[in-house]
Amino acid sequence: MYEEKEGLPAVTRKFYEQGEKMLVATDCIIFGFDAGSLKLLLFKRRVSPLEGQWSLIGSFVKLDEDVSAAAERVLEEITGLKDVYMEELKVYGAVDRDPGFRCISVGQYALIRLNEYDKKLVEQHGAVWHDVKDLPALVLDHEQMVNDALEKLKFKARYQPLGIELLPEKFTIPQLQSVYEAIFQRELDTRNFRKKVFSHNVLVKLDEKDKSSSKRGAFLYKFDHKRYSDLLKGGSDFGVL
Amino acid sequence: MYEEKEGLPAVTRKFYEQGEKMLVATDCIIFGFDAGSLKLLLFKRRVSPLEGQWSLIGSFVKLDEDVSAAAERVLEEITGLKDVYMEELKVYGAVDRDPGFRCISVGQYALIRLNEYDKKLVEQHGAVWHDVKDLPALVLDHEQMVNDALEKLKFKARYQPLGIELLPEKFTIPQLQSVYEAIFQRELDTRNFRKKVFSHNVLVKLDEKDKSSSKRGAFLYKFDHKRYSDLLKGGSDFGVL
DNA sequence: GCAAAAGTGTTGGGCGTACACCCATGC
DNA sequence: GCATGGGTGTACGCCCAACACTTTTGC
Repeated sequence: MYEEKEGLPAVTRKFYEQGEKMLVATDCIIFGFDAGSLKLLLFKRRVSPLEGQWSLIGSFVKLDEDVSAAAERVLEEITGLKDVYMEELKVYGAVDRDPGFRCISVGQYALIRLNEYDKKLVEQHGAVWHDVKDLPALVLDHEQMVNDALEKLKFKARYQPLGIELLPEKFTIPQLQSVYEAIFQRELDTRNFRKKVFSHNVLVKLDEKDKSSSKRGAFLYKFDHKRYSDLLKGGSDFGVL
Repeated sequence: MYEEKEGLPAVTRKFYEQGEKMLVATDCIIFGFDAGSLKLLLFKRRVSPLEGQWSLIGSFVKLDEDVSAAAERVLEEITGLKDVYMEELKVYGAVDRDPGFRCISVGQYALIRLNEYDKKLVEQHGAVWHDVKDLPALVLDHEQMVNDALEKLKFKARYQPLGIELLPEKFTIPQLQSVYEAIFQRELDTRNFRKKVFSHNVLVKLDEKDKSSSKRGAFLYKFDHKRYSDLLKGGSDFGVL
C-alpha cells in the first residue's frame, strides 16, 4: 500500500491535498484470431454493479501499480499470459461515464495467440470469445472502446507486423493473409500480399508443411524478431498493403 | 463538487470503495510557430513543489470535470484561447512519476496561433515561449512528454493539415512550408510542396499579398474548412510529403 | 480425375522525389 | 541594376493494384 509521503514541506503537502482524488481503471480490449475471424474476449459480469451484462475485462489501478502494470495484471489474471503485445488506446475521462463514482479508464488493447492462453482460467472468470462482427451490447462506454481499438488496429496494422502477434510461432502465409483480411475486413490479393510480406525479409521458411487446411499443405514460416528489430532501427516500415 | 452517489446497493458501494483513489492531472504541451521555428510554452513554477523549475502547464483534473475539459481549462487560463486544436498524447502512469502523491497525468498537446493568444495572461503565469530546438531541463517526466508530442506531431502532420493550426487565418504558402519544415526539422522542396498542398484543393487564394518578408510579396491563402471536412468523409488524406 | 487450396509474374498508372530557372519588386 | 524571396514544369523510379493460371495431393 502506498502512503502519503512524509517529510514534505507543508506547502507542498497542501498542494497535493488540494487535488481531488478519483478512481483510475484500465479496461483491456483483448483480440484473438481463430477460424478466419477476429475475436474479442468479453466478460459476463457476475457481480454488482451491472451484474449479468457484457463488458470488457478491467480493474482499478492500485496506488502502488503502474497503469501499464495494471493492464498486464488483468490480462494475466484472466488468460494466464505475460509478455503480450499490448498498447495504450486512449483515456476515457468523461465525468459521467461511470454511474458509481468518478472513474476514468485507460483503454489498452492486447493481441494474443489463441493457442497459448489458459482456457480454464478464462472460463472461471465467465469470459467468452466473441466474433468482432457480432458483438453484444456492452456496459458503459465499452462499445466505444472496442470501436476505437478496431480503428487503431486497422491503422497500425498497415505499418507494423501486428498480424504475427495473433498467430502461433509457426504459421503459414495463407493464415497470415487471413489475419489481415479479418483486421481490414476485406479480401486481399494473394500475389500482392506474398510479394509484400516477403519483401521485408523477416519471415523464415521452415522445412515443414501445415496440412490442416489443404491437401497440398502450406509451408510454415516463423518470424525473425532479431532481423525485425534491426530493420526497425533503420526506419523501415512493415506495411502489408 | 462531486459526491459519492447515494442510493446504490450496498454491494455496489463496496465495489467502488475497494478502489484506491489517486490524483489525475493533465499536462499541456502547447506548440506555437514564429520566426521560422516551432515554440513550446513553458512555465517557471512559482510555487512549491519544484519551485523555480521549468515545467509544462498542467492541473489536477477535478471530480466534476472531463479530462479533456481540464486541458481546455488549463489552456484557456494561460492563453485566453478556446476552441483550439488539442489532442490526447498518452497517459503517464508510472507509480513513482510524482514524488508528492500518486498521480497519473494525461498528456495533451495543443497547436495555437501566436497572433491570437493573450500575452498578458501568459506573462502573469510566468510562462515563456521556448524554441523546441533549445529547451531547458523540465520537471518530472515532462521532457518525455515533450519528446513524445514532437514525435506524434511529426507523424500526424504527414496525414492531416495540422500546419494551418499554427498560422493566422490568412497565410502564404512560404509560411506554410516553413511551418512544416519546423515540424519535420528538415528542408522541403518548394515545387513539390506547392504541388502537394494545392492538389488537395482546400486552399483558397485571396486577392491580397503579404509583403512582410519579400519585396515581391506572396499571395495570401485561407483554408477552406468546409471543403476539408467534406473531403475527409471521402477518406482522403492530406499529406504534405 | 477432380476438387480445393497453395503458389507464382507481369503490366500500367500514380505518386514521391530530384532538380534549375525566371519573375516581381524595393532599394 | 541587383539582391531577395516568390513562383513554376519535367523526368524518372518505385510502389501499389489489377489480373489468371499451374501445382499438389487426398479422396
